[in-house]
Order: sequence, then C-alpha cells, then structure tokens
Amino acid sequence: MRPQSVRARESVLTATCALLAEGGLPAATVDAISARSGVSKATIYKHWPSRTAVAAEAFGIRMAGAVPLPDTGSAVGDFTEQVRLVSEFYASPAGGTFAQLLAACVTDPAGAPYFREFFLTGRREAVAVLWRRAVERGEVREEVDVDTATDLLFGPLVFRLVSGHAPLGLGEAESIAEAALRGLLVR
Amino acid sequence: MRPQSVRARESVLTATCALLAEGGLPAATVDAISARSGVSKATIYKHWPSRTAVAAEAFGIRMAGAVPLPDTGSAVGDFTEQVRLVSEFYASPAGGTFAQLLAACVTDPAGAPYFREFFLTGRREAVAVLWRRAVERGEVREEVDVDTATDLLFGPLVFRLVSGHAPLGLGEAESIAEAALRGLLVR
Amino acid sequence: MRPQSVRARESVLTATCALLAEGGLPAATVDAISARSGVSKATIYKHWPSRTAVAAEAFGIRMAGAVPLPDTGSAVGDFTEQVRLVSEFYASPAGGTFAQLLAACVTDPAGAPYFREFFLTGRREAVAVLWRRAVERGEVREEVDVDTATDLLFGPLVFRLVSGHAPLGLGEAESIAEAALRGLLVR
Amino acid sequence: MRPQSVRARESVLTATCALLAEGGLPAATVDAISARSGVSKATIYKHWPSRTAVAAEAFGIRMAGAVPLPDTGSAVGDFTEQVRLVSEFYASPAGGTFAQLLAACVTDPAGAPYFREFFLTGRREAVAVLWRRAVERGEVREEVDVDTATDLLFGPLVFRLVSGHAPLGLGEAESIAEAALRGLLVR
DNA sequence: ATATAACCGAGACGGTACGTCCAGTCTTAAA
DNA sequence: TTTAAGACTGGACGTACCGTCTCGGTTATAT
Repeated sequence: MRPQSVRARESVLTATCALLAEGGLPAATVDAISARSGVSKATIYKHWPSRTAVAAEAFGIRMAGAVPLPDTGSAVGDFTEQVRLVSEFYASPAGGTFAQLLAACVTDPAGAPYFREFFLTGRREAVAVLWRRAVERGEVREEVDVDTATDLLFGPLVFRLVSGHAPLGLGEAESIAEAALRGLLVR
Repeated sequence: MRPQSVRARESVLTATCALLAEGGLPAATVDAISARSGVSKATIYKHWPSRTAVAAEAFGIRMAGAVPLPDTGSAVGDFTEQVRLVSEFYASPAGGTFAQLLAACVTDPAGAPYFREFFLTGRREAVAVLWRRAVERGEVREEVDVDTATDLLFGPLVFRLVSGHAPLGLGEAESIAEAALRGLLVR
Repeated sequence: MRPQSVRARESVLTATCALLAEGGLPAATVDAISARSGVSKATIYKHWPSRTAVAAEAFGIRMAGAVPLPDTGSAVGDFTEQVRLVSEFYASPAGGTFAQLLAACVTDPAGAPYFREFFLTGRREAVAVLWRRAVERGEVREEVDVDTATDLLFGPLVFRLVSGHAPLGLGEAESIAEAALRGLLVR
Repeated sequence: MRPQSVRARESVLTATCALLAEGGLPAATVDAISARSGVSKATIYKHWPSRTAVAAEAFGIRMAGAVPLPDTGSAVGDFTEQVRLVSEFYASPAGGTFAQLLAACVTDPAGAPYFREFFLTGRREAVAVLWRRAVERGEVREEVDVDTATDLLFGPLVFRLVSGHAPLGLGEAESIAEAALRGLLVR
C-alpha cells in the first residue's frame, strides 16, 4: 500500500523531469506524464492538486543544487557571482522552464505553493545564507529584510526573463547587481 | 483595396476591455470577444496573431494614464510615490490582469511584443521621465542605465506579484523603494 | 479498463436521428449532436471518424425496416412493388436525407463504409431476398449477379434522385421497373 | 451600359478547369479560382450563383467530347461500347470529379441546373443519338422513353461510382450493359 | 471629348462548422 | 481497497471556406 504510493510519486516525478527537460512545461501534459510514468491520471490527481504542482515539484527536485553557492570571501563577490550564475541559468533551457512554471502559477493558484516550496524557497534560502554571512561580517545593512534584499537582487532579472523588455546578458546582470548591492551594503 | 476596418479593431478592443474588467484574462476568450464585439473570429485573427495580443493591446489602451506621474519635487519623493502607486495597482483587480498577461506572454511569444508595446513601454517611459528629471537635478547617478534603474525599482514588485512568495503591501513596497533608491541616488 | 460507454453511443445516435428528421443532414452538425445528446465532441470523434459516419449510422438504424418486403407471389409483382416503394421513399423527406448522405460519402471517404454497412447493405439484402426467391421459382435469370440485378432496378432511381435530370414519380418508376425486369426475367 | 466582361468569364472557367484537374472539386475553392483567374470573387458571384455552378460549367466545357460516340453498326455494339467508355471515364480522375460535382449538386440546388445544362445534357444527348439511330433501325423498343433507356444503362454505373458498394470494372460494366440491353432491345 | 454609369480587382468581413487539444473527473476491472 | 487504464465532459482553440460588402480605379457608352 504505502510503498506502492511512494513508487508512484517517484515514477511521476522522474517522468515529469524527463518531459520538462525534453520540451519544457508544454510537453509535461498530464496524459504524457501518465503514459511515461505508468501511473494513472487518477493517481496523479490524488497526489497533486494540478499539473502545475507536479511540474513544479519535479522541477524543484531536478534543480536542487543546480546553482552552487559561491564563496568568494566578500559580500560583493558572493552576490555578484550569484547574480551572474542565476542570469546564466535563466538563459539556459531550464531557465525557460522556470519562466513557464512561474507563469503557470499565476493561472493555477493550486500549483503556486508547490513551486514556492520545491523551487523558490530553496533558491532563496541559498541567498539567505550569503546574506547572513554578510551580515555577520558587517558588510551589509542588517536592518534590511532578507526577502527585500533577495528580491532587489533577483526581481529585476525575473522581470526581464518573463517580459523580455530588455536583454539579460552578463553585462546587464552585473549592472543590476552593482546597483542593487550599492543599496544593500554598509557604507 | 478595402482597408482593414477601424470599426472592427475598435469593437474588438472595447469588448476585450470589458471582458478583462469583468473576469480578467480567462474571460477574454476569442469566442467571447467575437460574440461581444460582433467581429468574427476570422477577422480577429487577421488583425492580431493571438488572443494574448488582443488582450495586451486592449489592456494597454485601457490602462494608459491609469497611474498618474507623481511630481513631489524630489527624486526620493517621486520614486517612492511611484512605487507606492504601482504596488497599489498590482493589488487591484487590474493588477491581477497584468500578472495574467505577463504570464500569458511567456507561453505565447506572439503576444509578448504587443504587451510590451501597448503596456510596458508606456509605463516604463513614465518612469524614464522621472529618471531624466532626477538626473538633471543631479539627484541620481547618471551613469546608471534607465532600464536598470526601472527594473531595480519595479522588478522586485513584479516578482512578488507573480510568484507570491512574499507579501506586497505598502510597507514592503516602501522597504523595496528605500533600498533600491539607495542604490540609485548620488551620495 | 473502462469500456467505451454504450450510453454515449446511443445518446449520440438518438440525437442524430432526431436532428436528421428535423433538418436533414445539414442540421446534424457535430456541435448540434453534441449539444442535443449531452455527449462531448471529443467523445463523438473517438467513436466515429467523421460527422458523416455518425449520421450514416443513425440514419441506417432509423430506416431499418422502413420499407417492408413485398410478397405478391410473383417476381414481377415483388420487384415492381419494391421499386414503387423505394421511389416513394426517395420522394419523402427521408429520401432527401438519403441523397444528402450519399453525396456526403463522396466527399468524406471515412463515412462511406458506415453508410454502406448501416444503410445500403440492409436495403440491398432485402432485394437479395426477393431475388433468391425469384431464382428458386425460376422466374429470373439465375446467371445474373444479385448486385447487377439490384443496381439495374435501383440505380436509375438513385441517379434521378441525385441529379434531378428527370422526374421521379410513380409513372417513371414503373417504366424503369418494367424495362429493368424485362432484362432480368427468364423469357 | 458597360457589358459584363467576356474575358472575366473565360478566365474563371479556364482557371477552374485547371484547378479541377489538379485537385478535383475540393481544390476549386472560390478563393483559389479568384486568385488563379485574376477575377475577383464579387465578379464571380455576379456571373454564377455558386461555386458549384462555376465548377459544373467549367467541367462541362472541359469534358465536351471527351467520350466519342461509338458507331459499330449495331445497337448492341454501340451501347455496349458506350457503357464501357463511360465506365472507364468514371474510373479516371475526371470521373472522381464528376462524382464530386454530382454530390455537390445535392447540397447546392443553385448549381444543379448548371451541371445538368453543361454536362449531363450533353452526355445524355449523345446517348439519345444512339437511341434514335437504334429506333430507326428497329433494333430497340420504340415505346421506351429515351430517358428511361439512358438511366437504365447508366444509372447503375453512377450508383456504384457514388456509393462504392460494388466494384466498377469493365466486367461489371459489361454485365450491366448486357442486362439493360436485354430490357431495351426488340425481341 | 467628356461625363457617367456600371464594371472590375482586391480582399476585408460575418458566419458557421470543422476537427483538435488538454485539464480534471469518473468508471470499470484487476490485483 | 487501491491502482492502472483510459473514457468522458467541457470548453477553447485556430482554420477553412462560403457568400457579401466596400473600396478605389477603370472602361465603355451616351451626350
């Protein structure tokens, strides 16, 4: 009974990862996931509230640890490097899937918590580690909220990724990091 | 040759505005737009490449001038006020539609240019006005790109709006504005 | 595994019969069938390859036994009566639907087998019964193929029904039957 | 005032012939005819009541004289040969177009007179010539109506062509001709 | 020669149906 | 009783073609 259930979850997530890698979110239809995983649609809907939720969880698992935590010795170095890495991630195929998932969460409120729990939280926690380290070193303004700091650094990148109103290369990422950091560092 | 009917365009845009106001993007199906506007689907698809494009144009037209340009006399005042206004807009029903449209553009590449042209560009241009004014006054760092500045101020809001990972009230908006401005102002 | 629903098939066929009776083939659109039967279009297209196929099957079922087999005691009487009955059928509203279906099968190859299986075969089998009876009695030329005999008797009627190049009343039907029978009877 | 352009009529018919030859009736859409002929749709609809009418006229013109009148010296020979020729025509691509046109006339009452006038009448008149010749020779029953005779000979072929319920090769054509003629010849 | 219809090309338009797709729910049979 | 298999509803999608309509430009006849 219970092991059955675990196996089903895992098959679904594995299959979904593969489908996401092959064709992004559009390829991860529930029918495709069901067919590839050998798990029936009914069962999928017993474990997850919606397709977006499945995809978000699968994506989160797959991307865990995809961006290593930099440790350059300084807050400026760490955050600049992190922004650079994230902007590279956004430019990759997986970055496209990230955008699709983010978009899907707007439409599908049931999937959003999964995306936050399995993907966003992990990424943000990594940034929080850098932030706490920098606070301890006295390099950044401790009165600034971690969430504020994180969004200041990465919100601009996400905005560009999603709307495409401006390019998002390394140069742009650095400019953004520079300005954001100036707002976060202790003078 | 008979020119494309202005009446058709306008009927469509008017009907779409109404539908967006009533039920957001999900309500603005092509069939509904066609039915309400009296313009056939075929004609709609001759004028626009996709439903997203129609909705984006209609939304852009409707929102033109929705957020008035602040003029407080100082860069800090102007930008803080602008961030406040925008965060209020995001919290309104129209803000939800904005998020839906942004999300739709990820899925529908054909609609994205319309969203940028008819909505984003206008909003960003308004911020650019504030920015140029502040540069002239010598209040902000003129070496910072307008796009960078704009995204630093509003990207964090958009990110929160779309993913909902953190609240987006006036307090949060102010914190973000404060940190962003610190990165943009001349010392 | 869940089998295809018998209820769905039957609802569709019943609804289609009603629509055919009300407005002929043009009234039996897939949307109308779906609406009236409560069966979704997707399901209809899983059961039948095309609208023509649905209509043909429904029509065949409805018309089964519509023309009773004559039994006058002689081949001449039987076939003459049968031709008369068929020509009356052709003149009725159902005859119009028959012509529409026949025409639709030219355009829609997928529907043709349905029309043959559910309508034509039954009608022709009825004639074959008369033919075999007549052969046993030694009244007709047994070297003539049943199909040839059937088409000789009814092909002329169908041709007139479809193209309308000549009237098709009882008088004409009798003339045709007379000439055809002269070609089929033993001297 | 200004007369209707002969050039337009002819361009349309020429273009339609070409389209019919290339892809049968489905290829002869009004848009395609308009594009290929350089005659506008409005003009086409001023000259003909419907697409079927155009196609029928074009087809009739193209097929005029396609089947030469046999003259074997005897009624049996003439009619047998004629049935053979017609069955060969039905098996050709043009035969398919004939069936499509016949079918279209069921749906489109406005086109039917055109098909009769420009195609059927010509073909039937050819048969009538053979029939009158045979009557003069005293070979066939003069009390039989020409239309009846014609339909007895060709109705079976048309029925098979349209519904495909039985094959229609030379052998079948001969069997049909034999039986039909037996009903028409003087004993 | 010029005016003035009617004609014409180009193609936009409304309308209608098509067949497809996918999400999410429901049903059956087997394990 | 849980599961796999997949049938089903519902609703939107984008396409195709028909026949009508609207332009601006052209052309044959009537003054």
